[in-house]
Amino acid sequence: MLTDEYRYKILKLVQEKPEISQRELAKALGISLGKTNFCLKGLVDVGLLKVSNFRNSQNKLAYMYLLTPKGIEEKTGITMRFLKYKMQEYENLQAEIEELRRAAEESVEKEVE
Amino acid sequence: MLTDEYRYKILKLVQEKPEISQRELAKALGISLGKTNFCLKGLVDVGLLKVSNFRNSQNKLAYMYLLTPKGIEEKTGITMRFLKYKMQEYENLQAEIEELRRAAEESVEKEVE
DNA sequence: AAACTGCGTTCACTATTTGAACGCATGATG
DNA sequence: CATCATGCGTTCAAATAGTGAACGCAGTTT
Repeated sequence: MLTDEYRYKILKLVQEKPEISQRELAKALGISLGKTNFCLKGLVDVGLLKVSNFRNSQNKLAYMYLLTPKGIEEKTGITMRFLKYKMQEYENLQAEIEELRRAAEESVEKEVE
Repeated sequence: MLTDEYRYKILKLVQEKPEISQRELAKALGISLGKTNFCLKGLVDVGLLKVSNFRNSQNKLAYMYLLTPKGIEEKTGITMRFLKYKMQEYENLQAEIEELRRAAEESVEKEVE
């Protein structure tokens, strides 16, 4: 599944290092090579990334992923959306931790009895 | 998969309402009936819950899930473990949001150019 | 020329989750 | 009494998601 999380992270990593390999990307993302390939392809399909070739330091032909103009433009929106999502998650977590704290205290109190 | 998250949540919900049905539980947990059944069975298997019968208001035979002494005892530990996990998650999220904020600002700045 | 390296790609396999369908027990209805 | 309706736990085929070994290719090294 290609979620905003991976859209954001891949665009970010690719922007920082266009000559990154799928294996490096997979490691950085903490997901498998197969899923990385799938997500990357998804971003190319919707026109946010394009694949290009270049010669690396050893004059070896290699791939390079580049953000398209659309990719550059939409990255902000994706980032904002992901940020919003994360902040909501954060808020929920805060409430949950508060509740867990109460639950934990209660349990300990009962043990003392 | 039976994680601390569901161990904690199920023990909590069952303690609050032992006569809860698996369908109610599933809805409260936000997961499917099948998974709920699987998790519940897991808790019974390891001896944290036991199944009992009772007569409900319409004198209808129904199930009731009860925490065993072991369940009561271990619930605190599970809660603590889950709390610790959640707090770590919270911290990570905080860092991630901070980074997203920087990334978002940067994007917006570039748009202004 | 043969072996080696590192790349993207593929896909059979495993893991996880879902929810429709079933059998059973009870209450309600004719 | 017989039938239907309701609600329960249980099951499991199907859907969905994710993995990583294996492959073909291209360039480099021996």
